[in-house]
Amino acid sequence: MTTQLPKDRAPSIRDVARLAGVSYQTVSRVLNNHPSIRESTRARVTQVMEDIQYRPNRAARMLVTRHSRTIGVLSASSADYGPARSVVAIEDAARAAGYYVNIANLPASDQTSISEALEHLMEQAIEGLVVIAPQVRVFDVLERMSIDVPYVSFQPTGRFEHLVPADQVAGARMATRHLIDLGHREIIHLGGPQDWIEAEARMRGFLEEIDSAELNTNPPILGDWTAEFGYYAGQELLRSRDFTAVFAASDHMALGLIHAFRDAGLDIPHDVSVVGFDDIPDARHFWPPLTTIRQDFAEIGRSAVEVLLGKVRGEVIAEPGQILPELVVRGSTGRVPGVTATVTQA
Amino acid sequence: MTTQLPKDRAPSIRDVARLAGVSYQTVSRVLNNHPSIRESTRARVTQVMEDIQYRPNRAARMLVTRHSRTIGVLSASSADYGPARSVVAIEDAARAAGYYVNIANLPASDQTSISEALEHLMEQAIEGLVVIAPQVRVFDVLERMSIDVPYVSFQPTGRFEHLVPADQVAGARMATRHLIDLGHREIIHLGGPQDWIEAEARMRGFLEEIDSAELNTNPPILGDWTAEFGYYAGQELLRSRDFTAVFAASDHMALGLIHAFRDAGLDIPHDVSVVGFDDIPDARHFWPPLTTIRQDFAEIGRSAVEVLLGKVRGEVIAEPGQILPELVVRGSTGRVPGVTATVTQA
DNA sequence: GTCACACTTGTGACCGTTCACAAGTGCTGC
DNA sequence: GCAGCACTTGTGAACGGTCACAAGTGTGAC
Repeated sequence: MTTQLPKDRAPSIRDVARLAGVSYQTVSRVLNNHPSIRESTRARVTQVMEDIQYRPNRAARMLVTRHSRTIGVLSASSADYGPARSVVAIEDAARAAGYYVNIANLPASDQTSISEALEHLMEQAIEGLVVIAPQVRVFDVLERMSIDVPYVSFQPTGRFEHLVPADQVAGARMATRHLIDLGHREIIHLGGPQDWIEAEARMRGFLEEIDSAELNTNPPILGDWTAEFGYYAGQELLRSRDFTAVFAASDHMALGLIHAFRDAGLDIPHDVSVVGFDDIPDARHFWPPLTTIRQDFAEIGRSAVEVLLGKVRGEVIAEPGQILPELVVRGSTGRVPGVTATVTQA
Repeated sequence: MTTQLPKDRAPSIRDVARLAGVSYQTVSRVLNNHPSIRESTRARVTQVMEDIQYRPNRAARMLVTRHSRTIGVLSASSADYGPARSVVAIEDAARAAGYYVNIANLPASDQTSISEALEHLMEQAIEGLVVIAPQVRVFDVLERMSIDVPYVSFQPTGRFEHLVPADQVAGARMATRHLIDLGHREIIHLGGPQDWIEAEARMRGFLEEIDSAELNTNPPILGDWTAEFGYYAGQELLRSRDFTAVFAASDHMALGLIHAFRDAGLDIPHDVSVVGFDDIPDARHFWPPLTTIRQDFAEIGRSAVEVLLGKVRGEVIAEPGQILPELVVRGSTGRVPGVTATVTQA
């Protein structure tokens, strides 16, 4: 056979067709697993494809089908453990479902950054969007840019019916309840950044639980998730307030807090109890090992993809149940001296 | 004007042309910033594009130009701080350069996982590849699949001329030197997974420095980067060996080690000194604050993109200088009791 | 034998963009 | 007045797939 392959471009279905002695449409059918193809034909075509290392051209396919099989992820702080872990899970789940993932990070939370990132994703013709940086402003921009791809987020807001995988409020209530059960009465909340929906939810959970226990409500401090801020906040707290326990909205902030408290000569948990949130892998090796609320970030990511792809395909699926976080009691919390209380074990 | 837009498909360059009263080619020229376009024409076309929210179809463009403007990232452990931070930097840098990024995570390090991940990326028609999971096996698979896109990795290997951003060997030597300067003579290295090139480089640096100081060489322990393993290794070490210092190949492992040592009643750094590697943001808030080797993961990611895009564009650029890590001395290292030594300050 | 029908295969058009080439303008210089 | 040229614009074909439709097989029923 003198038929040979073009050397200046990748082989196409027409090349495969020629070598296999069939029409290009037959090759297309093999590619798409069309049912009515003679087994021998399929085998021959498949063989040729392997021989010449044929790879379908996604651009061509995309052009005609108008499906990119790509989902976008809009993410902030994705170097942090939680978001990073979720992103990995999203990629794995999407890949398993035959979808590609494109990520845009938010370098800042101003509207320009957000719309640039979204524009970048839209250029990719994404079919769905996971908002993993649930900043309130993102949704405004989404609406203003009249972006009409289906999307899911990690927290419910009044206006959006989109996904609610992890019940942040419940987690925050567990953490707070745990401290109350240990006899603490003056509890401070060190919250996350104000514009994060998750931060808001955790704060709300805290306030609800304090309320229902009819305790004194101390005004929360709003931080930025980092250990650095936790350290700073710890120093400030010691200067100005009376308290016996702190519920931090992230493990990192809890770590910084403990550092500040220890620098001031306080013993954890004897003098102050600290609860974190997330249960990052390091948390159990902190000193003292950190009591915290465990979130299954991987499961959250998987769930997000599942719901999103359902929407993309136009399926009517039941909203998934909320993923309940879990209280993990370790060494950073203890009873208030002189108070006998019932400790809730996880 | 009765010309109206099709409602079942997105507006195309021809729609824009019709509304602006020019040919589709003129619109294309506006899109590609062709120099010879009358300013008034350009303005008119641009206006129409905005009015009807025109977005170029990347698939069509890709099909004809044969450029995807997409780079791939093959990544392992990308929920860890270091890789995650680098990935974020890669995305930002690529986006700034007008490139899209596609990531494939390696769920495991067997050949099947690797080739599946690579296949996924190749389907996307990536123009370049960043290997952020520098496992030795990856390169074998790359060769065997006859993948001919340019790629960069984070570590040099004998066979590949590709990128060397961070000098892991030098970093490891600094860490080891620091311990030697403090008077330690029996130093153990807790290394990373054997098949990671980075782990190998850090171990090599350790051994070189021990050698040049003519100290007793203790066989390294090979772990998996995690705090969990560090904790386990710490327990094992205490059972079987004599040493006064440990150099761990990751901050996480260092954290676990310290936990194990403290559980055994040892004081850090009085009884044992520990050095980590990476300087994750939490490290300065560990107890004691961790002496470690700082790597600029963001810079490494940016540098990787810069070099890669240079290769993609066929430019002959000078190999970038190695990014030198930096010793950060904190509380987890101290002098060996009874020995007066010179402490190297960062 | 032939008709219906399922199974299998082939042909032309199209998706939205860029490329190669051609052609229309208007200005300058002689 | 017209050749020459730069500047600006337009026309046809292609990229590599899929879709809609048509047409060629072989089998069984009558």
